[in-house]
Amino acid sequence: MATIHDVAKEAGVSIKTVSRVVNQEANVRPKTSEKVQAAIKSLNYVPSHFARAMASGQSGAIAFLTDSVVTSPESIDIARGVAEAASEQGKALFFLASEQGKSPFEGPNFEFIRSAQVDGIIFATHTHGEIEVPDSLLEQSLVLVNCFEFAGRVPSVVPDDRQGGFLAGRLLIESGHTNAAFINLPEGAVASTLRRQGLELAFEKEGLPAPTTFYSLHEADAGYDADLTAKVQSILSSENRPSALFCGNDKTALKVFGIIQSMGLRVPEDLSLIGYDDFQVIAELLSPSLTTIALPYLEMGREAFSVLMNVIEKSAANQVVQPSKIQIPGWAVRRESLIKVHKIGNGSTV
Amino acid sequence: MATIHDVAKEAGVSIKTVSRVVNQEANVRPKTSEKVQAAIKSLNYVPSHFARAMASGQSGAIAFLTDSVVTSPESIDIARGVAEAASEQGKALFFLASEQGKSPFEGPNFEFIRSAQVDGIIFATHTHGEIEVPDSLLEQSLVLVNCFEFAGRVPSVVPDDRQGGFLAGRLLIESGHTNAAFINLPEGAVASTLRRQGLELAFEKEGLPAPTTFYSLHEADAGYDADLTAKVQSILSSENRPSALFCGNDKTALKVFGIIQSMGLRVPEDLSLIGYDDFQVIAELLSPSLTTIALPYLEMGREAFSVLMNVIEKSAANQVVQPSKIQIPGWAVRRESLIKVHKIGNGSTV
DNA sequence: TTTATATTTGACAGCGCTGTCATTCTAGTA
DNA sequence: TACTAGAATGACAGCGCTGTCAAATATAAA
Repeated sequence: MATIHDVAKEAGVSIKTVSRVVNQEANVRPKTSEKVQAAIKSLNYVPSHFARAMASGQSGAIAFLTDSVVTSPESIDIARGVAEAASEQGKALFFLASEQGKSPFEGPNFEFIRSAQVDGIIFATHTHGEIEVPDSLLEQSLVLVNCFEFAGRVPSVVPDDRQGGFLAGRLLIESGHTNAAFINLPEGAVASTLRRQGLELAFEKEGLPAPTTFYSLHEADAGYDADLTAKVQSILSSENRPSALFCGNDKTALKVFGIIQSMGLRVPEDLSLIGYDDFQVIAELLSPSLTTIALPYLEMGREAFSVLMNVIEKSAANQVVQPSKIQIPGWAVRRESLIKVHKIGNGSTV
Repeated sequence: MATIHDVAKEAGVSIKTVSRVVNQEANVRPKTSEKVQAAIKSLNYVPSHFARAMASGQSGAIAFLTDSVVTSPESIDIARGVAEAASEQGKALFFLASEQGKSPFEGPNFEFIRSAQVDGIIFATHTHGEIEVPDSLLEQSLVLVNCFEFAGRVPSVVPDDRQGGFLAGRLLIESGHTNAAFINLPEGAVASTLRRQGLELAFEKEGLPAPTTFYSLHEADAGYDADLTAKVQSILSSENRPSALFCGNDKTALKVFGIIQSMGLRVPEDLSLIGYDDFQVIAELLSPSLTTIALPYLEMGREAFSVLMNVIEKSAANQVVQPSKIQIPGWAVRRESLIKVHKIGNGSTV
């Protein structure tokens, strides 16, 4: 590996001049710069990240920390967004997962962040919700993704679940499904509350009564399957059967789809189905393909990176950062599982 | 941030002694060690990764490079396996994805690997197959995962797809499905050939004629949907309709499931279905849940890491590494989509 | 006790770069 | 031509650690 000294010798200049050229600093004569560039090329020189980090005190790396596995299928795109943005900026990225059941802000993995002296940390959770950030972390440059701190001391980037719920509501209304049911995520979850609020707002704005909301259990809970089956069956065998089912996420929708099928009903002919997340593997491969609300994970990742860069810059300049909670809107993805209802004589089935 | 000097002063020893304690070197008196440990604790000292890397010439980091996105859903577990193993060994991990359509071994991301002077590289592909490794990389410590080099100059870790196909064959045979069809991955793919061979071997061993194999198009190809639908329909409407369908992967199985449904057939009552990959989101959420062959991604990741550590060690000691191709076996996961066929009077439906 | 040997500790250079500040060069002005 | 401000370049310290080797100290043997 060629070092800065080799390049300096080859170009007949001092190492400082090489450093200037590499870092595109001002006050280097074009001719000198050319000589150096040539030497760099001929020696195939790449500056050492570590030496730079040491000398400058900036590691040039940021850490991406998650609360569960490195990248759960649901949140891959957050990681991708961060990774893409980081790569464009020439920043290195450490991916770290905290151990199951433990605080993400301690343990060997977190020690590693400290030893690597990363310039900043992006922390993403699996589920949209509130978290607690230990005081000791407040000194670090930190941005939260898909989660937020109640005290609001840390900037965060979250999906706009209320807007997403509203979008789902619009989708239902526009297709004539004024009689729909909502099988929501477990009660208490942040996303659960917000999506319901958005959905209800859409109906309210049209002067329509809100769809009835049912809450599912958490997937990992005992009796999840049985409970969900019972709920769907009771909804669909009621005399005033809804013409559409809106599910709290795509995984639930896939499960519900199976239950619907086993009852001998067809989607979308007998019943329209909407999911939430736009979890591609499910939404695109299901037959019929699933209409759903896309979660802006990629955008959230990119935004988080950009916020973090801002925080790092500000704190390097010793300025105070005004923590913000940025909500990123999602969007509706129409697919085959939702059709117009032909009750009112407007018989098109789009 | 406390440095080694602070600790040395606090403990009243030289920095070298602190270094010895931190690195658990021999020849430190227990009493001295205790003093140092106490100082480390009281100052909350964590050694700087960068300084260590510079001084020792070992970065303590390895790079995980993939040919597509950082982590496609299919191969997350490879990354997880590597990450877990690395974390246990206190190694840092850089995750890098190469740009679409370009060689993974050049471009800015790869430059980064050079500048970070990683100790080794793990390269994983999306699809099991053969790749070309540029000569320039042969000097690096490199391990391939889910792919291999024809020349065999680089150690690799791959799934044992033939064994997996065999497992699927056994599953079919044991459940009495001697008349089955195989909707394989696109022709030419390594996994495609191996899985078919394994499947046929299982039947051959029992003196049974091999299932007929149909090849799907690649998912991204134009006409994928139509082609798959036509194939499944022709298979299922033939007079000698198979009692089971084995699909080249779980995503295909999900798609095929939809086609089966639309033909008015039920799984598993009318037709058993087997997938491949154990792609949890699909396999567990589908109703009925999908019987499938699990791909040992996690294990492959862990194994790759361990092989890489070995390679690094050997090459540091200037020993020659004998490149190996390690095949990791998968396993069958029985779920609801496969039932015993009750032709021979053995009417159990397990 | 003295001497030889093993164990423990420390001084110091140096990893490859950046930051600071001094020095040299260039061009413009009197 | 002489002088000066400003641009261009370089010398050198130091980032926090490890490795080498020398020094100090403890332990065993005589």
